[in-house]
Amino acid sequence: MTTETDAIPANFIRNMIEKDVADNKHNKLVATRFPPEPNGYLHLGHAKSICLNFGIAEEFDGWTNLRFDDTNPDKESEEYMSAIKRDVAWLGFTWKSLCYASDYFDQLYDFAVGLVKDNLAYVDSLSSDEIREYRGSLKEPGKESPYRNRSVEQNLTLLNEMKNGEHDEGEHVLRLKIDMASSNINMRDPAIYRIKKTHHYRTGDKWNIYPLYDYTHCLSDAIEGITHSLCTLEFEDHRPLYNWVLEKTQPEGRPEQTEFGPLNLEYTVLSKRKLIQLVQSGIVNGWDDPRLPTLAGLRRRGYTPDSIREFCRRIGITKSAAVIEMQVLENCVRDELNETAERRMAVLDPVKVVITTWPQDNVEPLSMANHPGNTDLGRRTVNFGRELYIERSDFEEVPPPKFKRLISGGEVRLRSAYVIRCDEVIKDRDGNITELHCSHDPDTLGKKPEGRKVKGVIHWVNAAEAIAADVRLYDRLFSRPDPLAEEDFTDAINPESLSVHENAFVEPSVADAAAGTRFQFERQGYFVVDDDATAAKLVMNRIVSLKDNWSG
RNA sequence: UGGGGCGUGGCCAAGCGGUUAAGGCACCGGGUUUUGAUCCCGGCAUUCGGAGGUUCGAAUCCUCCCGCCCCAGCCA
Repeated sequence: MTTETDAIPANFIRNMIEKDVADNKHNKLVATRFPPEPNGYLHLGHAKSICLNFGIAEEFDGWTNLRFDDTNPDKESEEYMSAIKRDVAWLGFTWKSLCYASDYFDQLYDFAVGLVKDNLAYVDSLSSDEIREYRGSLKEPGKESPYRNRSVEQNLTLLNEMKNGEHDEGEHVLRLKIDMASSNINMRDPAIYRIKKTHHYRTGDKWNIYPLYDYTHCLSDAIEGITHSLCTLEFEDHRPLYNWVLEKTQPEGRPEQTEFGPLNLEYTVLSKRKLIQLVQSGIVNGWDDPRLPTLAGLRRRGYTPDSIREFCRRIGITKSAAVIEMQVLENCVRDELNETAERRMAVLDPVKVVITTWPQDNVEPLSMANHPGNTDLGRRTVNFGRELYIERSDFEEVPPPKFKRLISGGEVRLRSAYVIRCDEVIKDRDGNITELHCSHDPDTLGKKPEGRKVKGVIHWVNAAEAIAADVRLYDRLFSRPDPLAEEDFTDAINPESLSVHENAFVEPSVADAAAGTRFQFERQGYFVVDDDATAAKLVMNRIVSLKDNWSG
């Protein structure tokens, strides 16, 4: 089924691939890869890349590999790797092969030996500080290392010794012999292997040298038969190097790199380094904190995979530095959940209402639709009784203009139930409202009241059967749209990003919903049963509020 | 006069020499509504960073200018 909203909007990469296929390039194959380093959890920025890579391959009947770019054992782990696999699968994509750059270490090494033999690579013994000095600056050319003209034999011997662990970290590095005067700094004899004696989570202690990104990535793409290597803009300057390595090592069938703009979202940060900082400093509660833009966090928050894919569809793919407003994301879940989430009533900040006209032990079962528009979602029964809870904010003694909820002496509709009138406000000695005494109009169930208009409708729960719940409300993690503009971005943390309503009540039908079940609490928003919920205590997260067009 | 990119309404974004310059988000009306939600209907760029030029015709081609982003890890 393809509707207008399912259609993938045009973008320059899709146009390019469409043309490639039409031109019979790569034999009409579209093979992509999503290549994260397992050094953190996936976030919305990765979702954009995942949707692009998997989506475009799917559209042209190609395939996509999930490849772990695991060439830096200092930062990588099994935990991150499994989290990444789970998140990609959760988003709804299926990879053709699960690949690891570390699986190519032997081949990569062989290619390196070949480059040395072709006099296109050499072992440099300058220190890292010296290499930086020799590299020159953005405006000045670099100069050649005194080790640049070692013989092939010497280089071969040294490289072999590096591999065998005969040298310490930092002593040598294998460099490509390109052009120290290049205006592109990436071409000034980039290092492709460094000595590192760290234990690798997959290859263990087998290697004493590890290949670097620029050398590894293009070759991994070529080894896997990738046709279109899509990455973010910051790698644009690396493309000449990507192509150089492939030209020197791959006779044919070379993949091509194309860059697109990374995702930026207001009021949050999308960089693994920053997210790691938030997690490790304890500013948030782990990688799946519902305030985080990580896929694990969004999942726990209650976002659906479809809503995230829809978000990626709506934001598009370009090369401009886009900063997306949060409402775009929020609107995606709302659109979906409005269709799919069953309605329930919940009172977050309760105040007791006593229906003085209702007999003490009278219980009346009321049938309510689970969805206002979709009868397939069925109905449920909620019992009406003498004592109820309503939202404290739904009553005002001194109502603001246009207030259409309950006021002293005024009437309001209890959703799917009766119209009530507030007759008396009971307060404690501090003046806090403790109870509202109301009378109901028995002739208003399922029908409009006679001879007058009641403008407001408010939600309620029956005190006799309400279930207590902790309801967690989330706000944006940062209080400014561009937290990175702050000297220290953590200074921009919103201190009120989480607020918990510990005395909330929900209607009984919510009680046995499994973790992950989503509801719309009428008039409030969409909520999900949190993983912390137990038989003894229900815990719910607000995914997103309802739109509120009331300017009062 | 280091190199590489980008500039279409508040935020995204289609557009690829001839269209009344798509669409979404946001916003502003108005209607329906037992959710101030949803839904519906209407509004929202005489103009595409600026100035010149080419052309019968320019957001689309050329020139210059302006603004913004990225790059000097033995990170990815």
